Formats: sequence, structure tokens, C-alpha cells
Amino acid sequence: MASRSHDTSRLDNTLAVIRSLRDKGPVARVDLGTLNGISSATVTSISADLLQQGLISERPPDMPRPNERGRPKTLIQLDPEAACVICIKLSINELQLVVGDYAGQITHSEHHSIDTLGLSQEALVTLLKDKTAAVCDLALTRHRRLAGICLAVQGVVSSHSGTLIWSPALSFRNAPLAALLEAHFDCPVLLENDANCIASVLATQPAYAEHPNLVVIMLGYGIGMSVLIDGKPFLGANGSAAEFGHSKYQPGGALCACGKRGCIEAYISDYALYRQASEVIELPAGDSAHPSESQMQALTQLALQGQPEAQRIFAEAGRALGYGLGNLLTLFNPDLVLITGSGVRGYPAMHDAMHTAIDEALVPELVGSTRIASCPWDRDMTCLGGIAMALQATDPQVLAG
Amino acid sequence: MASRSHDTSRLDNTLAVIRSLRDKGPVARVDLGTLNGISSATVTSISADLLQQGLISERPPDMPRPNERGRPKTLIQLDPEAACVICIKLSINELQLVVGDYAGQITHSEHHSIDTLGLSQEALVTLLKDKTAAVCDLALTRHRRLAGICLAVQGVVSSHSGTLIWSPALSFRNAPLAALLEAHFDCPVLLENDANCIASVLATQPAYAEHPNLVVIMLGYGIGMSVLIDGKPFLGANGSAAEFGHSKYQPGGALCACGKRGCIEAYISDYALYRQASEVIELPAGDSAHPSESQMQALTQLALQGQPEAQRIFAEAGRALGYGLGNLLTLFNPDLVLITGSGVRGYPAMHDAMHTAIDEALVPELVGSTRIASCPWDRDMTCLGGIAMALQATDPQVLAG
DNA sequence: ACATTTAATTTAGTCGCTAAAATAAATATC
DNA sequence: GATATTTATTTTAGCGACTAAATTAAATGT
Repeated sequence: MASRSHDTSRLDNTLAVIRSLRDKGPVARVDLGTLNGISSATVTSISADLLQQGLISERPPDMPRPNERGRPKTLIQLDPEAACVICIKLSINELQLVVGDYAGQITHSEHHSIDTLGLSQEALVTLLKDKTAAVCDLALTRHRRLAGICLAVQGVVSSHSGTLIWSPALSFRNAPLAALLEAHFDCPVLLENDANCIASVLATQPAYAEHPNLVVIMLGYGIGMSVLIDGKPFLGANGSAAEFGHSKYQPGGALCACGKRGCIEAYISDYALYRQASEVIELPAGDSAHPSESQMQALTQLALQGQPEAQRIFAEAGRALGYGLGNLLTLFNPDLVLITGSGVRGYPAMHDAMHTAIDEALVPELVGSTRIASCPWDRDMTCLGGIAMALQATDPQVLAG
Repeated sequence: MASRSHDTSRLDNTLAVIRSLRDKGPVARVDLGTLNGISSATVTSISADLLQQGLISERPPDMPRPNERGRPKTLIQLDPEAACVICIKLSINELQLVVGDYAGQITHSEHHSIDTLGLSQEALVTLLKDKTAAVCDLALTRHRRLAGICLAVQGVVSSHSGTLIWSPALSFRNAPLAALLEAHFDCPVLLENDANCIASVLATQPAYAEHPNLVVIMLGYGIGMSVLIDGKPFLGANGSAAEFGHSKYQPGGALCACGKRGCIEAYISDYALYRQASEVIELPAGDSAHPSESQMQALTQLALQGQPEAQRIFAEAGRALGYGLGNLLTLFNPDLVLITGSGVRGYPAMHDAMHTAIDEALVPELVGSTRIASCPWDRDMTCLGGIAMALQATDPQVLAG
């Protein structure tokens, strides 16, 4: 309950300046002042400190501006080499490692195919440690220090405590992964939910910037969700991300990968759609519990081309999604819901049933107040978000030296 | 996006001191310092200001403490007469007006029976204005100023904008009640959800103080909910309180008072229980759409005494409640859920089915992490909370003079 | 009476900010 | 080409808020 006792404005303002530089690229001191509501005298003072620490550099404006009077602006920019962060994205059968520089740009990316479900906790930690150490060695030839590591996983995590509670990609549960990794690296390790990473990136995009209350739903093999309130991820009580996919559509309904029945995921995830479809339609063979992208595309095509059984399955999925969204809207009342993830491919086939279900579920006063849209899917977005979150989280330490 | 540019610590610390005094009664300067993490020199300075403004007074400790050396503490306390606030609680067919002094104590309370559903918006505003003006005249004989008014209503409100969106007590919707009242009084008017008021009070009680992540469910004629994250009410995106009662249990299920089907409220609210029961059991006559307290008690007694039909109805209600809670726990993951409201009378009859449903709905990892308890119901608690919220909201204005 | 203990106030100094003045580096005008 | 104008940045002066340390205040213990 101890309140902010003494003046933290210098740190706050310094962090705000760094964040502005990261979001907007090179900016002049005046503009940093107006952007953050501080006087340019203060910006001068802050940037002098940052220059002295080697975190930023000065440079002249790109083009000599036509017809503008007055002293030209001196832009300042983050020094990309000042530090780097590593984002490790762990999803089913895949590990991605990405290096981001101090300005938030990706400078290295690699993918590994791995039987994630076959790993013990120890094996996973060893694997992560080795792969990360290798990437780190590489990164440190170009950057002065490793500021932090972000482990982005699908599933339920408690980011405060750095504990993985449950992930569809892993066969063990309740693992303090952040602490286990931190023991091997001399920097903070963040554990984040993958959907939160995505949402953090989307929220900074100009198209959605005016919607600070945003819900992002990720459709795919599982169902992910992130809620941003006032631009910040809402983490629930103990830093564990909200699990939209396992809220209930039909008590006692279809069987879900989590072991329970009636979860929304059991109606709209890839495996759920494929499971239902394979019972009634002739489909390409393969592991139906883990349908491949091409299998899913084939199924989606059928629905979009009007195959009645496929249409019915997607409509039912849309209905489940709509009811789930209805609950979400009554509870969070966001301005905007973005639906993305590899599963957006099927969104057009769910769209109508989804809206019908929302209308059925929601008090009319609330129906109109939220915009619902889909958003194309990009695999790298998660890591971009992880890098942004890691940089932001570690900025105070980097400043401290 | 403008960050806190300059130093607001004086205001912050002053507000923290006032809040400490309100929560804990008379406190010495040293203790205010340690309590809020500021030096006692600063407390001296702050309390000098407050004394000069007449907001606090000094007084010697109650009892001359036995066997304690050193200079005795000088306690400081809020002057109850410095200001007052009025809380107006609006529920079905009832209006309650309560005056609270600057220290947060209730100094006056009155109830009025009113046909709330029969009122037009204009009639309601006129009624509230008149009743409040009368209470205000009375209060101003004892207090130096009216700091604020809190209107606590059952239903969906947007507290940011002061708009009532929907209430089961009223037959109109979308009314900017805060602004309409503000026009008649020279002070801020807050519009709050009644469950948020309750939750704010419960959160300050020592028994629950170590659970800053708290969900309060209010059972009764309708179903109310409030979520406290880190001790502060979670208001969703636009300040509209989360509507747990209208999240869905069975898509297309029982008819709810909101006009939709399958809401949790349609299974566990007073009217829902009575509606189901009256179909199969001989019950005291009366308006079954608005069962009275004695009717509900009679029905509850039947269930508790083992009447099979009544037991079945309460068990089904418990199951709906459990599924709803399951969704809530996946989304918010609170430390504690408190179930209260007049409907707690039936909680023992719902208890077992509720827990069975939670176990059915929830990933086992999450089941254990939340305590679920009931809490005896007190009609005055809402207003106590409304007073606390109004005082807290208006403290900056009172300080400004 | 004097030492000890604890509370509250005063003093001296630091930090961080801003407004205003001064300086810097361009373009526009004559 | 010299001077005026414009805009950016830095410097200066001053203020508000805090803390640590010193001082004063008011008890109890010996």
C-alpha cells in the first residue's frame, strides 16, 4: 500500500523518451517534448544523459526540408547496438528464436522443428538454454549487451511469477521456466502468453491506435486471447493471461484438448473443426488430431465453396465464437475485437453465424458499441511483440547500466 | 499518451494521508509516515497544510499508554464536519439516501418505498433532486460543505460518462443521470454500480485485506458482480461494470429479465428460482415475477429441509453459478470470490452443485488457486461503499478548497 | 535531577522541473 | 552580401517537494 513516495519523474520521463524513440524512430528534442508533455529543456537534459551512456546518437534529418525556416532539427535515435533482446517463441512442434536490437528491429530469426510434446521439463530447459546461448553468442558480436529474454508460449502462464501453468505444446505443467532460464543467463527472463505479444504489437499500429481497449482473439490449433485495457495487457489477478478458449459454450459439450467438455476451443479450433469434418466428409489423410495447414485450407475451401456439411461445421463454430464473444463483451466491453491467427482463414465462413449469435446473446445496448474485425495473420508478429515487451520491461535495468 | 510530466508527489502524498486517516481513524504523524513510505518531515508539512485548511484536527491519544517511554504521539484525525457526501441507492421499488461525514461515517439514513418501474426519466430526476435537496439541507447544518453525491444503482452503468445503460429497477434506458443531477447541485455526481460499492467496502475489511484480487457476486432479485484488481474496481473498457449475470449458461436456455435467453440470472436470481418452483410446488401466493423476501425464505427453507423439487431447483442454480464462476476464474483468476447479496440465503443449497460444476468446468491447475466463500448480507453496505467512493473521488476537489 | 526514549519540527541540501533568456543555425528579404 | 526572421537547442535562475540530520519537545526510568 506504500504510495509512490518521492519524485520518480526523471525515470518516468526518460522511459517515455526512450519509448517514443522506439515507436516513432528518430525524433527531434522539441518533438519529444510536445509528444510527452515535458519542456524541451528537460528533453535536452535527458538526452544529454542518454548520449553520455551511449544509448542514443544524434543525426541530421534525412532530407534538407524544402521551404522551412529556422534552425534545422537534430534528430536523436536509439543506438541499435546499445543492447539486444531475444524472443523465444514456443508453439506446437516449433521453436523460433529471434534477436531484436535496442530499437526493436529484428536482426536475426531462426526456426527449429522439435517434438515439443515429447520433451521433459529438463530436456526443454536444456534445449532452450543451448539454442539461446548460441543465438546470444552471435548477437553479442553486434550488440554491447543482452538486456533480456522473452519466452512467448501458447497456453496459460503466470507472467508475474514466470511460471508456465499449462501449454498445449508441452506434456508437463506448472514449470517455473523463467527462473530456470534466468539461472543460465545474466539478464531478466520474461514469460509471456503469445496472444499478449500479438496484442501489444497490434495496439501500436496506427490503424488500431485509437482503440486502446482492444481484445485480440487468436484462432488456430488452440484459441488465444489478449485483452488490452488502456493499451496495457490485462493480466488478471496473478499475471495469468485470460483463457478465452476454455470458457464454456455448452456445459457437458464437445471434448476439449484441455480434458474438459464444452470449451469454445472444442468447437472452433483447427483440431475441433477437422475432427467434426472428418466424420462426415472425405478429407486428405493425416494426423487428424493435429491437422496440417494444407489440410485446414482444404477444409476451409470446401466451406467457402458451399459444401453443406463443411458450411454447417463452420457455422456452428461461428455460433460458439459469437456466444463466447458475447460473454467477453458483457465482461470487458472493449471498443474493438480483432480476430486473427492462422484460423482467420475460416473467418468468412463463420462470420454470419457469429454475428447472429452475438445478437442473440447480448443486451441490445451493448451490441453496437464494439467493432469486430479480422486481421491478416503474420507468423513473425508474436516475436516482434515479445521483443517489444522485453525491451520495455528491461529499459530500467539498461538505464541503470 | 502524455506522461505525468512534472512532480505530483505533494498531491499524491496528501491524498494518501487522508485515505490512511479515513481507513484507520486517528493516527500519529510518525505512523502516517511509515504507513505511506514518506518521511515524517513531509507528514509534518502536509498535516500543517491540512490543519490550516480545517480538514483535520489534533488530539491526544485515547489512553495514557502503560509502560511506554518517549514523547507521546499526537494523533491527527479527519474533521467529520469538514464535508459530507450523500449516497443515493436505487433498487427495485426502493430508494435509500444516506449522508456520510468527511471521515466516512454514516450520519443519516432514510428509506423510501417507490414504484421505480413506473417512473419516467424526468420523474425520477425530479424525485432524486427533491429528496436529495432535503437531505442536503439537513446535512449542511452539521457539515461545512457537500463534497459529492454518489448514485448507486443496480444494473449496467458507464461510470466514466455517468450514464445509466440499463437497470432492472427502471423502465427507461440510456439516461445521463449523473449530468442531470449535477445540474442541480454544486458538486460532482458519481454514478456507480451497486456491486462495485459493496466490493469496495469488503476490500477494506481486514478479513479480506490480503486478497486484493477479489470478485464479489451479489445474488438477489438480479445478479451483480464486481471485480477488484489490486484493490481497485475493474471497470472494463468504458467504465461500464461487468455484467456477470448476463453471461450465458445455456445458449437458447431459460428466459431472462433482460429479454435474452440462457443468462445465468435466468437460473439463479430470486425470480428465476421462484418461477421454476411455482410450476411444481405449492407456494405462498403473490407476485411471482417479484417474489418477496418472505416468499424466498419459504422456498429456501423447503430446499434446506430436503424437499426434492426445491432441492433440484437450487442444485441446478448452483450448477449454473458454478459454470459462470468457472468462466470468471479462467478470465480473471482472482484470489477470492465472495458470494453475498440477499440471495446468499440459498447458498448452502447450491454449494455442492456449484463446486461440482466448477470442477467440471475448470482446468485442474486453476481450481485450487481461488478461494470461494459466502459472506453475510447487510443492506447498508452498498451505501457505505458509495460514501467511501464519493469521498475518495472528491478528495482532490475538497483539497482545492 | 538527570538520562533515555520517542515524536515532531526545523534546517540544509538535493533533485527535477519549468519559464525565460541566450545562443545556434538555418531561410527570407532587400 | 548584410540583415531580419524563424525555429531548435542550451543555459540560467528559480521553485516546489522531498529527505537526512540536527534540534526541540515531552514523556518515562533511575
